[in-house]
Amino acid sequence: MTADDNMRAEDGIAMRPFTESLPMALLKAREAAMRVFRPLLAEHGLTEQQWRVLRALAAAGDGLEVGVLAEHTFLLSPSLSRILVTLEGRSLISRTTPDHDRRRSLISLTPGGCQLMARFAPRGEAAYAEIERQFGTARLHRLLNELHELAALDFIDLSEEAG
Amino acid sequence: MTADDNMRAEDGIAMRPFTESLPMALLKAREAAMRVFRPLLAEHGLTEQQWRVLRALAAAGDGLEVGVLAEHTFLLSPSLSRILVTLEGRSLISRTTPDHDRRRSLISLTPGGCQLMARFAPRGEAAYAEIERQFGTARLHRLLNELHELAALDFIDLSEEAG
DNA sequence: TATTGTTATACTCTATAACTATA
DNA sequence: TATAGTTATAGAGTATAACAATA
Repeated sequence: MTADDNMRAEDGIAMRPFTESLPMALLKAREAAMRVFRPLLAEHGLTEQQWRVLRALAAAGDGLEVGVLAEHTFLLSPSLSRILVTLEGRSLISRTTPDHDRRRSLISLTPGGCQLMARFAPRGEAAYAEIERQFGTARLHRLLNELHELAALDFIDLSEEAG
Repeated sequence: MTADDNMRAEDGIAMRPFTESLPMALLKAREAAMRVFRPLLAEHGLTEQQWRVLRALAAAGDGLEVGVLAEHTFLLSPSLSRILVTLEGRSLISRTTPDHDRRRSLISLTPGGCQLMARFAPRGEAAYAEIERQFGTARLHRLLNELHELAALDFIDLSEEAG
């Protein structure tokens, strides 16, 4: 008889409660925050990922290279490539190829893309105002700061081959 | 000439910087945390969503109804249904139908599922230990608490039809 | 009739590899 | 040869609606 023959979940596994799991807490908080923004995205027929691309471009002001855009939005290049095709088809973004390196591609918002973002901005800010009203402005800023610092940590590799 | 004819992102859109966006900060922090766990999932050939299901079941101890499981894991029922088929095929979960209401279905970890979770647990805890070492134990607990409170807020509906 | 869960369908994203074109 | 980005392909999740079984 091996060790696990009669294992039952009720016997307890040495693991913290589900709700105290950091990834779950982050996901849950994100779902709560996104519930405020998702209806706005739906109105514009944009997915979360498409929105992240437009949002990154709006924040950058100047155009961004595809690789940089991928890093900023946490999208893989193949996903980003197709999203760019979609957004270009909707005339929300445009591409230019710098002369000094014709492999690269600079992505920018078109006037239409800017207009969409500008039209979104007031209600996006209203959503933030509501979050700040309920959660507290200073408290939200402290939370954002903690999240940035957590994200900046460089965790060791715990995978099999790494021991 | 309409207002947006010459809109350019460089002119600035009244919107907070991308990195100060709450959903992005939460996503970024989650990506950082998941970088620790993802290699462990890959070893077991599990997706994040499949893992959330197993994790919720392990934490629950007792079996969970499909609807409750969907809420706990932030999965829609059609997604969860297919995931359950997959996990059942791998003999990691099993179903029982309570006699008092034969529409319902109780999902539990099988011994094999328990074994997988138990085998994962030590390194999962090691990953947490590393996060706590770098970020601080008390600080992490404060962060988790803030995330729970943020998630518990009930934000107003800012969509078009709601005004 | 309402509820629990599954199935159907179309779309999107993920992930890895192979590829094109520049450098 | 190496790099930037795209295309190919397979798989998985998302989202809405329709459905079957049961209450």
